[in-house]
Amino acid sequence: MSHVVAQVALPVPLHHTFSYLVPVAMQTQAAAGMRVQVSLGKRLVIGIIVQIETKAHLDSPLKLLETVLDPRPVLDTALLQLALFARDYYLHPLGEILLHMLPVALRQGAASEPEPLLHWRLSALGRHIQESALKRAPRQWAIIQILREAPEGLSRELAQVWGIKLTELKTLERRELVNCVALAQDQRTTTAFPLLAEVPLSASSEQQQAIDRINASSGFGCFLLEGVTGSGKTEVYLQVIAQVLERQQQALLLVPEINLTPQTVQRFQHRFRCQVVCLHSDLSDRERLNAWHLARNGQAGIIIGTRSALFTPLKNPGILIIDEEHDISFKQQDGFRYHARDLAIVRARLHGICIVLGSATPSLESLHNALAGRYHALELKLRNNNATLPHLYLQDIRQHTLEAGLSQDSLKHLRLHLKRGQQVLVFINRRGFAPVLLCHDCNWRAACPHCSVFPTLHQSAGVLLCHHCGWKQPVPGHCPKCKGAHLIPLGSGTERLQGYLSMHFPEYPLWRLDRDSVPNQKRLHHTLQEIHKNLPGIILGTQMLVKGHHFAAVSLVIIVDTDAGLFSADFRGAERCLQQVIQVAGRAGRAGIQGEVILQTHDPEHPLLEILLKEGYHALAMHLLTERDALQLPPYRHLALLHAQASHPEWIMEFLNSLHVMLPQISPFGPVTAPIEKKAGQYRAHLLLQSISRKQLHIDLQHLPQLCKEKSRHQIRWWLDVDPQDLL
DNA sequence: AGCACGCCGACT
DNA sequence: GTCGGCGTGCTC
Repeated sequence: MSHVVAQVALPVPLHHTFSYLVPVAMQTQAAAGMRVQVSLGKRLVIGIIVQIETKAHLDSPLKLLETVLDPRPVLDTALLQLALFARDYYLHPLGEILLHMLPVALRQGAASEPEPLLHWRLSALGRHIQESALKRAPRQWAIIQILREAPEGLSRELAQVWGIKLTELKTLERRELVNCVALAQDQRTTTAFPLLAEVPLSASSEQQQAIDRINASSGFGCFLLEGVTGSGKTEVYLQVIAQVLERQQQALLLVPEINLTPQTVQRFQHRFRCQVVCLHSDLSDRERLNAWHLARNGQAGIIIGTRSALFTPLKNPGILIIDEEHDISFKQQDGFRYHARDLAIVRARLHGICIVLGSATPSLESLHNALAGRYHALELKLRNNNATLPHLYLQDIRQHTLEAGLSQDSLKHLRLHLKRGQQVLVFINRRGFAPVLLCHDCNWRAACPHCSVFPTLHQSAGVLLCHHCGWKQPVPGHCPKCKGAHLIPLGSGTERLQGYLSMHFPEYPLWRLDRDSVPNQKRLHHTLQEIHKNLPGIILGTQMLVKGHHFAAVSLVIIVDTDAGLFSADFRGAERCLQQVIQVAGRAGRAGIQGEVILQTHDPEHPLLEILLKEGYHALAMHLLTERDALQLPPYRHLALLHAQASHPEWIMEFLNSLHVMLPQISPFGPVTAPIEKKAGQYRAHLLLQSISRKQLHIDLQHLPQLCKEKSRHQIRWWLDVDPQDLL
């Protein structure tokens, strides 16, 4: 007598699976990758079968599976394998990973097969029946007349449009006046021939070389496509995807959240006669599920989405593309802290297909992998349409009077470009009016009561707002400490610059783009439409405008506070800052205008700025790599960060210290308080774990969740971040 | 994560 | 005498 046992992963933060007995009636159906409903404690939960095994003996009595929810697995072998990899790599509970991979509707138990399309059409009887026979049923007669106009029949949705209720159709069905036919969901791939809906742009020789090399690869391969802004990376993607679609395969394209604009999607839709499915953050659960069906059943040829779209099932995977691969939005910053780019590479390997990582400013990790020969390097050095790269100028602002953060020189150039009828982009990575409110008399500074940071002054809203926890307070009229009336805003953000610039250039429009002035997607599109009329004016904003947007009429970019990022506490600060400079600069001079970029800085002799200006990003990246090597930092060291937070700082230090002494191999430094020591009332600290060998790091990390569980007491919350994006 | 059990302070 | 606070422990 043997037992069939299912290993089920459940959405609980536990690092093991649960065993349930498979009832005989379900034994032919149940398989790995299917959702099941089981009882856990006192509640019913949905989990995923990870494995089915046959056991001769049971060590302990097991509960039975309640229901198998799927006729076929919702997670195919490759996605299951990917989840197992992610579990071991990120040390995150498997159940949470697996359920994270499914659209919300499926997590909550929605049907995993699209409902067959039900059509109601007239039967022979219904076609010929006379009004007189339905004298006492005028409603039925009315419906029959509607159906006579629709020989194809009516779907449920169409019937609704006509104001026909389902029960009314059922009544007619009982009277055999109409038939209900189930049309199978269209299983054809919707790729039509000829495939191309427009003539591709003619590829430059650089582009053609990249396209050819990618197309020539078979099986798994990873390409790093390093192309300066405006060099036509998207055209390379399009032409490579054409080949994939020709083979009846699908392409999955991941982009940073902010890049997923209708224009991006349209570019793909216009090129091919195939269904393009788009997964962005403000889809409803229903729409998400629909996209999931289209991808899984092979109807969608191209799937474009942000981070989580990585887990979209593909019937015939052909290629994965990660656009702007350096972008940090690919790393999930809470819960299951995966990096979509890194997992995409694993997924491509599992499918045996190729993956392209594209960027104008590749991450040091990817460049390192390319140098080591693990990735194939492809380069696009020339801009399209003979456009030249913008000139970058450093502007020494030492001893210059700044007004709202701008130097007189910047102002002069600004005026010049506006007079020429061009647009100017002013970039400042700080929203609000001023980052600090200071008492001129006694040096008191407004502080957030829950966090160890200064709240930002938002003058038009009349509040001090903490950007870390959302705390706000009306701006005080005088200093609460000395009662002095001289409260002065220190430094400047977008709001202050807006006031200043609109005062100086009242005759030109000023478009401000930051989280406070652009409350929603609709408003953003409206503002962008105004900008794209290409009339002279000033575009002012934060990193919101760095990515994805093309501003054809911009001829001058002013970066107000270049230094802020350069001297950030984090080891990736410089890399990020300089990537941002390149990305912002890339907005200028696209339409045959020579673009100019002014970098305001207090440190014009900064060696990194010098390299960037003289030799460009690639050379800079090479320099940063040697620095990282010398400082024993990624990608030459592998890092993980153990975070802890609690309402009492002693608790977390004691907790982290006890782990520090237990992990001599990978924990050289001991715990440190986080740079923002207190956030939303919780004290935060972390322990840096590192090793020169990825393998060694992971061997030691495997025990960590168990150890943490044993050592954590009180209200200590802890989590592990493998390959952290920042050490803050 | 839920959801129980369990042992101490202010209420009908 | 109970209602309910959230500290601790378990879930196949």
